[in-house]
Amino acid sequence: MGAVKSKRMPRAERERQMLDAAVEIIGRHGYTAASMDDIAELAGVSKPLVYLYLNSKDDLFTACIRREAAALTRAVRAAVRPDLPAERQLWDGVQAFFTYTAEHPDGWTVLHLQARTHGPKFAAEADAMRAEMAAFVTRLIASAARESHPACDLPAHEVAGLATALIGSAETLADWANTTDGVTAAHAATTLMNFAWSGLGNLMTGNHWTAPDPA
Amino acid sequence: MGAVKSKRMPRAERERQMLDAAVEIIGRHGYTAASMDDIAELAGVSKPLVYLYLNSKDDLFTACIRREAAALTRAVRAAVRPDLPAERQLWDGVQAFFTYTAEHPDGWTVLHLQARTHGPKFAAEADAMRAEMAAFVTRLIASAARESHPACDLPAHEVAGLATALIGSAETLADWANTTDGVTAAHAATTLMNFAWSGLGNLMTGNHWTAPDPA
Amino acid sequence: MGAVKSKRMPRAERERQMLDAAVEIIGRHGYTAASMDDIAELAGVSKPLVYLYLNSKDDLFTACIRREAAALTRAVRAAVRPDLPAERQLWDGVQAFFTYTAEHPDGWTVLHLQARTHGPKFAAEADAMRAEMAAFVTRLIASAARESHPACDLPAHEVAGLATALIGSAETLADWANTTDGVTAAHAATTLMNFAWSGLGNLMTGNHWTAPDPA
Amino acid sequence: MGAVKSKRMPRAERERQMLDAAVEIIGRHGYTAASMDDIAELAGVSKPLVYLYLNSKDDLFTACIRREAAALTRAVRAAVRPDLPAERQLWDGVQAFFTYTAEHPDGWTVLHLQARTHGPKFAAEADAMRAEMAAFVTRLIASAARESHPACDLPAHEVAGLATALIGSAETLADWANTTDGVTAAHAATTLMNFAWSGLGNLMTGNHWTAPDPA
DNA sequence: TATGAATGAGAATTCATTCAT
DNA sequence: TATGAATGAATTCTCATTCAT
Repeated sequence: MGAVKSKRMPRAERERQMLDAAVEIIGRHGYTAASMDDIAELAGVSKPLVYLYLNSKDDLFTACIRREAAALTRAVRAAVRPDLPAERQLWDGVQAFFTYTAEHPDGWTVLHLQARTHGPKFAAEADAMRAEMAAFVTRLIASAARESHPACDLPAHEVAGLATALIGSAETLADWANTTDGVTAAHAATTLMNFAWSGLGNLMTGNHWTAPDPA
Repeated sequence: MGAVKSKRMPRAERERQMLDAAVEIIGRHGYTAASMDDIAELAGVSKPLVYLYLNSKDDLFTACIRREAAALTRAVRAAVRPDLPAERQLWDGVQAFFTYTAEHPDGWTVLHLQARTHGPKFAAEADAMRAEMAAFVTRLIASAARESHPACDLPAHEVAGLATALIGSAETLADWANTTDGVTAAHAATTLMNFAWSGLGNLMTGNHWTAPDPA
Repeated sequence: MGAVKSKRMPRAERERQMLDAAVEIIGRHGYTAASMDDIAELAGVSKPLVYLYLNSKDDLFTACIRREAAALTRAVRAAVRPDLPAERQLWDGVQAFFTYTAEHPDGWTVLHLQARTHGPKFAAEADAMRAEMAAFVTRLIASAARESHPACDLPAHEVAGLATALIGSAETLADWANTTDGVTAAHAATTLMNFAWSGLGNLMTGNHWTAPDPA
Repeated sequence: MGAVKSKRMPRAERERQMLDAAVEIIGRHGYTAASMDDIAELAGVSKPLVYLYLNSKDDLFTACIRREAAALTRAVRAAVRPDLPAERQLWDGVQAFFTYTAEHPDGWTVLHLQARTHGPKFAAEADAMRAEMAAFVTRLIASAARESHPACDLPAHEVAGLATALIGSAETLADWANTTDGVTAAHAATTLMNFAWSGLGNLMTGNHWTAPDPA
């Protein structure tokens, strides 16, 4: 997996190799267990060069998070056609999400776990992406509600909670698919839609769940 | 928050203080950023005593995970009365879950984030708890299905996926409640039931979600 | 091997147990690798008691060296009858020496190796014993010379060198016997006499070895 | 004695400096009393560099033992001309041995004492050298026997014992020469030949020592 | 652009030793 | 006599980071 050693290549490409190496090592061993030595070696360059380009371990990690977040976001966005119905948009986005996370397990680990466990600075980077995902889902829920039940209005803060819940399911199912034999991205995607969509449908019709009698 | 410094106490009590300190520091700063010095200081003892009682940083972390997992599990179990209907059991359990995680944010972080990001050994400890939660939810879904729609049968592996999705929602909502002003445990609990229960209800009636026409 | 745990015994006996344990552990693992914890545990007492009786690790080691040196010296002395001829005295002493070292390998290691490798303080303790052995051998050589070749006079410093050489052989042969299968104490004793005695005989007759022509 | 502090030198040279420092410190203070800090300081470098090059305290020690063993072996071998008579070969080798040990007392201590008192791993390293010395001496004894008394045959295991005894004398005399004022390498060498050679001569003529009447 | 040489700062861990009972 | 509780002081080792070329 280590890049073939070849001297003198353009900066952009070298940087990509370094980030590749960093994502792989951080994803597999964790941020703190990942040493700059290991990363430099896997990237096929000397450590000073890593510092020359990426500046510090923190910056390197930040760059990893940003790159992986951007790539995941891009993949999802590319799959969604805003002119289609909300349900369809969600389905397409969800499929793209699970496909991407299955194909980039180290990147997913970096985003989902590593970025969130090593201090607020990195967590904030990852949260930016989650916020974008949440905004996307929120928009869809709202628009689905408008489409199908113009009368109903779900209060904004409630929609935020639902979006959070849906994203939480998605994240956990992505881990589940990545670590459970026989569970594919398609599988995870269907499970998520099954789990989430009809519940959401009910809510949009004003059909809230009510707590059972506390007797 | 550090224990009042008072010398010479029985081992069991000292050990508890140490675990308290460790959970707090690890929860706030992360496992690797937490130094044994900091933990010992917060516990009000010298480092050698920590080693004498807990043996190593790894063992200390493991002990934290186990203790917190046991406490959370216990809280949920204590809230659930197995003779009540499934929906009610779920509701009670969910409430207990969010209440506990809100009251023990450091412990929750240790379980939910730290334990999963520092190697398989610790992840396995946390997974044991997740498996128990999943089993609980799985049982409830199955029993709810039996209660209300004896005719329907959801295949086991599908139920497993749904349980995973539900737990994922719960975990994420717990984080959300802990980090978002104005969101209470009760709030999170209601959101989760809203989100999950009616969807589950549909599935139990055999009413699966179907993918929109791919055209 | 550890002493049976029984409370409240006379000081002398307890001390013996502690020294037994210390010799065993130090002999097998080396002085620095031997921890006071291990020694106390093997002796079946608590660490503070070891300190109460033996004062410090240094003092404990010193006590071990002295005890083992005294025991070895005593064994050799007991085997020698000063009224017999020198050759016979040497032979009896050598046999006793190899028998004792074979039966007390840990004690022998403490004396021969450990005492000499952890600073001058301990080395001096062991040297006292070597000096005594050397004096014994020196006396024998001188008396043998007198017995058989009254005319000859070996200068004192030369005798000292020969005694050192003989003792060096003996020490090394003791290690060799202790670590080589099939080599007994009797074997080692015979080898030593074979090696040393006839050479000494020659010297006593004034028959010195002379360097070959350096051509 | 510490190297003049001059930065930036090739790795091989730095490594040599480190080994020099390590041999000196370990030889004088013992393996366990020698701290990596001390060694690094004497070598004129920072501790991390010692670890970078030599890997661990254990490996550093092993490297010391090997280097010193090789140097001593080389010195002896260089002094011996295999085409000369056995006695002459032994005499030359013995002289070289005592000369070398006198000129490198720390190295000799490392080999003779330290290597043998800190666990089997290091002892095995030193034993390799002793085995080589023993083989050399064994060969010489056998060849001397053949040269002068073709009729006699000393059994192999007996020769091994004699070689061990001779080497033991040599080692002890080396210590003696290093620690006794007025005793030179030449002195020690002559003493050893005096002590050993005529005894060996007797044995080769079949003239074994026999135990005195046990009466 | 690229690297071999080098380090400051701090981490976990251990150990001989003592106190209070 | 005997011990459970506790610690000061090291020690090995690692790592992010920089210098000189």
